[in-house]
Amino acid sequence: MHSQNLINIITDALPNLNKSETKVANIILSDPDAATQSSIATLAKKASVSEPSVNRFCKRFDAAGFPDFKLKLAKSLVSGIRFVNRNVDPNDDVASYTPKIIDSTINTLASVRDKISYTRVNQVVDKLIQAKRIYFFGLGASGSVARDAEHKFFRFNLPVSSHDDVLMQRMLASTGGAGDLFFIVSHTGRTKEIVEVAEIARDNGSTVIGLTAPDSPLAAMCTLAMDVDVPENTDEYMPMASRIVHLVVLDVLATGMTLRRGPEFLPHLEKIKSSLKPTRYKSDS
Amino acid sequence: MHSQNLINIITDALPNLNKSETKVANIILSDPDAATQSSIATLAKKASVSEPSVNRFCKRFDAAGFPDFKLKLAKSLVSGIRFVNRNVDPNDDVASYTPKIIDSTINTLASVRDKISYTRVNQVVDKLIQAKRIYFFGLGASGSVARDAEHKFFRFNLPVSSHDDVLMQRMLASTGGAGDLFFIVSHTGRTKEIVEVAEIARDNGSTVIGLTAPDSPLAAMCTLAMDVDVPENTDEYMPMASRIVHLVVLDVLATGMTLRRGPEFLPHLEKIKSSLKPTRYKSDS
DNA sequence: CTTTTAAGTGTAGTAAACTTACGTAAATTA
DNA sequence: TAATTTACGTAAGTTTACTACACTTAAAAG
Repeated sequence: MHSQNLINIITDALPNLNKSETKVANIILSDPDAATQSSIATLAKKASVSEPSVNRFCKRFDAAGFPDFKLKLAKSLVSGIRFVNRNVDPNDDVASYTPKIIDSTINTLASVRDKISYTRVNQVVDKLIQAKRIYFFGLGASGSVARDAEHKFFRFNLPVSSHDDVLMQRMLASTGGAGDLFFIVSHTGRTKEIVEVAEIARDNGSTVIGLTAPDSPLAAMCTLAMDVDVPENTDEYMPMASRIVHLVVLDVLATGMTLRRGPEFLPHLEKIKSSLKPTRYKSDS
Repeated sequence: MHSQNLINIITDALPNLNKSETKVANIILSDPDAATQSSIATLAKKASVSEPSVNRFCKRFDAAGFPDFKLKLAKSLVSGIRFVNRNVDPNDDVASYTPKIIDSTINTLASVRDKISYTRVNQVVDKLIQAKRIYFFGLGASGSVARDAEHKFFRFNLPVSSHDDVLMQRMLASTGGAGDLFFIVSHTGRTKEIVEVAEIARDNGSTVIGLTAPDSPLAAMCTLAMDVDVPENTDEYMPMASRIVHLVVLDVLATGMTLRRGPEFLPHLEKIKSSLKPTRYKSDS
């Protein structure tokens, strides 16, 4: 459970407070920011109560003492601002929409971090480790996610490919079988073509993993659904947060694979890394 | 200007600190949350320095004193941003590496949010608006970023394409001219091929924008460099944070363009959106 | 290489801030 | 109205943070 905003807690408790506590509460609520910066003496004076009254007030609201209370108050002031009004407004200028976009991406990632199922991640890593061959499928914006995944997973010394062409996807899905893993990326999980491809692959005995929305037709069709819940409203007209989330989940899966492979795998990564050196200008640092 | 996250400020300042300040910084960074709850004495003891050293440390970071510093630190800890000091460890299990990866991405985004130049964003949006044609170029992992950008920017009713083939890139760069915009994505900005392509394009009178590292050869070659500073260590063996940052910056630029186009542009976006409807299974909600 | 200057760091003392213990006043209940 | 609880403040005690100064180390100048 998320701890509620301290200011709301105080406001709610207002009717149940006694005289001096009410005075303290009013002063704090009238200017919470000032409260975080004043000493217990100044605050007591402003509220026309004694210092211990302020102290008792703090303890009543589950703080160790006055300094601790100020800390908690300061924290609740920040979180309030951040989450207010994070949608882009037609009148926004650069200085407004830039942080808004980034903040909304950050918030989405934070929510995924708190909701993602570790056991599911583990199960998917298991399947990836067992696979003899991996196909990454996606359409539209998910096509480039699939392509990125190919770039990431080819490093594991496995036959890997990515495809964003429906016909190609159907053909590959129908020729696959045990040992083949079809990793299908789709934000909505409701694109007919891609659900059909998943069905074909599954019917032919391949492993099908879907990086998609929970409870979607695609998720239902998969051997294992790596489902992530991404709030909708951000992607009103263009896919934004969903791609990012998918990419980060793929980072997590790739990391899981790397760790499962163990240290004897690092030289291989080093080899790939150094193979790129001759293509680069030397760094001046 | 967005007020910067205190933890990032400290991390950035780390190399410029003197001995005892470094000690204090390390203790704070190793467990910022604990720091907000300890007294100046406990912190000084933990860092093996004197109390005044801690105090001086606080003042160096624009705090009135230790309590004020703690307040600011506490504020930086909220808003979903968790600080990760450690990289993924070979012994980590799912429950450890999953949040680590996501948190490190979040932190990178937060630092970009605080450092990105709004004027630069505006300038790049200007160029994008003026362009008659846009080419997105990238190699390797940046190839899929370029591809994603194509998907995003085609919505502006502009001739847009993405290319990850060096020869194709060279040819297009040499045939381009005024009105053409080459948008080149490269994390390092030191890949020889891509710098050469930028040079060719510029010499032919095209506009060249680089989404790349500041002070890199590519940035130097551009008409305008949309430079973003992404900490290196995260991308030791695989590109992780950099791609994400590039995608989000492209989101910002696309948003900038959308807003600049004004409300008469929304029907066009709506048209694209509804064109996808017949390809989807109906949502049961 | 020495001298001078500056920067860095710690000690000790002081002031402020916070907490506790206790006593009195107000309010509630019998 | 007396008894009892709750509310509140005073004053003392304790912790915490800051300042002034001294020493130590490093850098710059001679």
